[in-house]
Amino acid sequence: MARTQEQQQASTRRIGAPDSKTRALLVDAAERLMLGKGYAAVSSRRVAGEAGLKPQLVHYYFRTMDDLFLAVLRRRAEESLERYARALASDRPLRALWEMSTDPRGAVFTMEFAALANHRKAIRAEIAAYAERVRQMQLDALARILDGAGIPEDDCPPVVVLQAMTGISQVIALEETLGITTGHEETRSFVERQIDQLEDSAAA
Amino acid sequence: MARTQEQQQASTRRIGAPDSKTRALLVDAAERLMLGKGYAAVSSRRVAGEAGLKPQLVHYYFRTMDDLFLAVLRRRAEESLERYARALASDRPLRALWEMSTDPRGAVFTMEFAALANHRKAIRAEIAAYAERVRQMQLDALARILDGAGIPEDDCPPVVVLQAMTGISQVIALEETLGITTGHEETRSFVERQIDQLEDSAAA
DNA sequence: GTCTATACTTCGATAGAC
DNA sequence: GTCTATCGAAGTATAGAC
Repeated sequence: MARTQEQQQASTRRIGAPDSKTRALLVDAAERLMLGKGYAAVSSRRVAGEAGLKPQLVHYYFRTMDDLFLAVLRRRAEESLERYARALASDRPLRALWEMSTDPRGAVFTMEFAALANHRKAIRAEIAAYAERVRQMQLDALARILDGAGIPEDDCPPVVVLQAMTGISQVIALEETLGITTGHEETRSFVERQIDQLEDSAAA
Repeated sequence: MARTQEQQQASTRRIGAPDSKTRALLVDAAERLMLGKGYAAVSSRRVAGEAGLKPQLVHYYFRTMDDLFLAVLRRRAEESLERYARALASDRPLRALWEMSTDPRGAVFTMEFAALANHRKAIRAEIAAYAERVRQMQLDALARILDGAGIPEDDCPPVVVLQAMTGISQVIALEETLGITTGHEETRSFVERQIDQLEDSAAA
């Protein structure tokens, strides 16, 4: 990878409009590549090829490749936040949350961005900020749900329940994409039974 | 990344001895780079630089870069299996298992290899095989422990407990390397309390 | 059994014409 | 807003000298 690691300011080069249609095409293409071939496959030439455009356009809309990654991340983060909000506002919020977090596509993204974040400061900061927002939103909802179901907080803290759900679903989703399957069926149905029990009792 | 995606056989090129000291140096260097800078930083030139050797040597010892990744993976997998075996044979097996799986270094490796595996068939197969071995080993031990503690299997299946422990620890470790911290303290101490309770009662 | 010389591809990024 | 032309660095991989 021949990519500049530390990027500073001060280039005078022109940059394309943020609401350009072409720009959106490039972000789409980058997202597809990332999902299908991994972040290392996201080069200016390949992105352009995938979008049916010339490679130099990538650098017209994004000063560096990191800027492109950030654009993909931000768009997905916005979408995700909205979807989580909708899920948590539904009449079976836990079930909806569980189903969203066991989606393998989401796991692939999480992993690619996590790997990227591991050695790219700007991306790490953005991911951390977004993750904390999601967590806080989930935590608020979960605390209400557990409280409504009459589950005592110090017996079973919402944050622990949340982290357990998140952890289990992430690992299942990740392992599934890697072809590891042992125990998934049992764990899935066990968790779903707990969730349904809780949400049935909450309905009463 | 200009790396050949699908690698076939049939090159007649000679390859260095598997027990060569130089070869081990290269694997060391690749491992360090992977941990510190991510898998995308593992190029023949950089590995060689890190090891203080010429880039061409990488291709003398490893036909392709994937072969180098596989060498790193195999070595680490062997080490890990041994460490897990020792942990599970100790007098506080659950505690030891938990501590091993919350190690952030392990999480970084898992993530890097998972991201790699996502679009490299050979690596995916190797990881899946290794993961299933680890899981089976852990499962055997855990089943014995839960049984010894008098916990009924259909109430709380060992495989579910294992997946919960794995998931929670992985997510904590991963998030910690990304700078996300919300809820970790509580979850950690909650899980550790459960483990200690269980292992105290097993001691009796 | 070990390393050097070398070929060729792809990378990110910029300047400037249209 | 887009494209042509182009740099220099870094990428994988092979053939052949020692």
